[in-house]
Amino acid sequence: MNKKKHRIILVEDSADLGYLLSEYLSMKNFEISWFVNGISALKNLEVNKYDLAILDITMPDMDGFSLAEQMKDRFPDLPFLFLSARSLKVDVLKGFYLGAVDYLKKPIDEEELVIRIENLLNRLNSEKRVEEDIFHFKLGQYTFNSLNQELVFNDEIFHLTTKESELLHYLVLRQNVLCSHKDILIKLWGNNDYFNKKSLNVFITRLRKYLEKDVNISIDNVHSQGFILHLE
Amino acid sequence: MNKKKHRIILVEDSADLGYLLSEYLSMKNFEISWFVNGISALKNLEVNKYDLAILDITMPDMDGFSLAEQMKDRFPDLPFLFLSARSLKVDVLKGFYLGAVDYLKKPIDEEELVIRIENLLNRLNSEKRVEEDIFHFKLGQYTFNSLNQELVFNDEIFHLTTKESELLHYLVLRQNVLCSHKDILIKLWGNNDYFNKKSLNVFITRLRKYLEKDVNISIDNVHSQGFILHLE
DNA sequence: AAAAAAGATTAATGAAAAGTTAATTGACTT
DNA sequence: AAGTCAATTAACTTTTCATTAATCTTTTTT
Repeated sequence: MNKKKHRIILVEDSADLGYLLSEYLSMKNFEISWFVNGISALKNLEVNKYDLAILDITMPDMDGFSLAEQMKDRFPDLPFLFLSARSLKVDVLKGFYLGAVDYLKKPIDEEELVIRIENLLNRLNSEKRVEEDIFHFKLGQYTFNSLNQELVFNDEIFHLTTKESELLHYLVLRQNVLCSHKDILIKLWGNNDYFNKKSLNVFITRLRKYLEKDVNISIDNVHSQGFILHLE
Repeated sequence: MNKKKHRIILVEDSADLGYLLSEYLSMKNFEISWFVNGISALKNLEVNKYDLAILDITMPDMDGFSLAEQMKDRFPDLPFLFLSARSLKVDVLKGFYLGAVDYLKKPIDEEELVIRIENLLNRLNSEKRVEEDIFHFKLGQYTFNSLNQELVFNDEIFHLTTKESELLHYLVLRQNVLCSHKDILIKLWGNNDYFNKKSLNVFITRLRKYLEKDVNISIDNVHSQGFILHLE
């Protein structure tokens, strides 16, 4: 029983990023069509069906916002997300105002993009709504802003260090899934040796300390394997 | 040599506010015509020329947004700004999205309104285009006019240097969002090197000094990442 | 049940980053 | 040529934070 591939339309004018993303996403078992401008994308949407659109915001001729508007008119059921180098509040707001399901800041982390896409498609299928946008994660009674590196519990605000934030972000994206030492260390430290593993332990302890106020959150160790961020 | 008065059309259904504003603005040497609904305003626009329209958003019959749309169709050169008691982000966005040049929250501070109108008309006359349409900011108890490079606290006025103003402008547009050194330096200094980063630090110190009178404003550092202008 | 391995926790360290004030440079005016 | 003002550089202090170390606890293996 092989699952049907999800079909994604990517509109990105940069050849580098467009090529990179389409390669990576097809490797990750998505069926991906890449267009370099809004006109050709719209034309293609007339004849093909997609599950998700990924739109770059800054493009010549037609920018991602205008494209999204036209898409909304003609293909109201197609969810879309934006890619953008700009993090202006007005841009982000405008994005969500237009009905975007997500807004990712460049540079794009391909692995994170895949996780988000998968979450999104799951969520859209199951109608489950989670409070989540670019930087904001709902973490039990906490909210975690990965961009500002802030973890908030009620009116208490914890300013996380970069490593703390990166680690929490990594775990949150993969909540309730075992994350091996090895993968964490390679992704966040660049290599997987004895001393970095010791360092990781220290950071796990710190995160546990931050998160202890909500008993429904725990970071559990799987002996000689790695860690799981458990929710509920 | 007496300057020609600027003509303003005000559409405001509330008798109190309408009267107050038209009195105050004529006192300030504007020629002002006040209408209590969109229909009569549109009718009048057929026969009279104006430099600026001020539209209330919440009005019976025709709200400010619809009025603005019709005005845009028929008198595309007439700049308009909105007044609104509602400060919902979507409203503000919608306003700018429709092409508004400004968006003022009620209760209206008449003095601020005049400053904004004058700035607007100056700007429109001189064809000077700024990066963003938003150049006048309420910053806690301060107001910041990025065009004039003036930061005002009560009756105290700080004349900012160009760099100070640019930096504050950059941060204000991205308030409560982490701005990386790199992005700031590339945008404002043109390149990202050790010495410019030192320079940035000096400017951050200066801005903090200016802003210290309002405890709800802070420019916070995120170690080895950048700065966040926090409000509230 | 003892030994070994893995993990947890707290504290110490030291290099890099940030903060601050003052001095210097450079462009422009008078 | 002296003066002014803004931006940059310098000199110095303070803070931050990833790492390392030291010690204790839990789990696994023998």
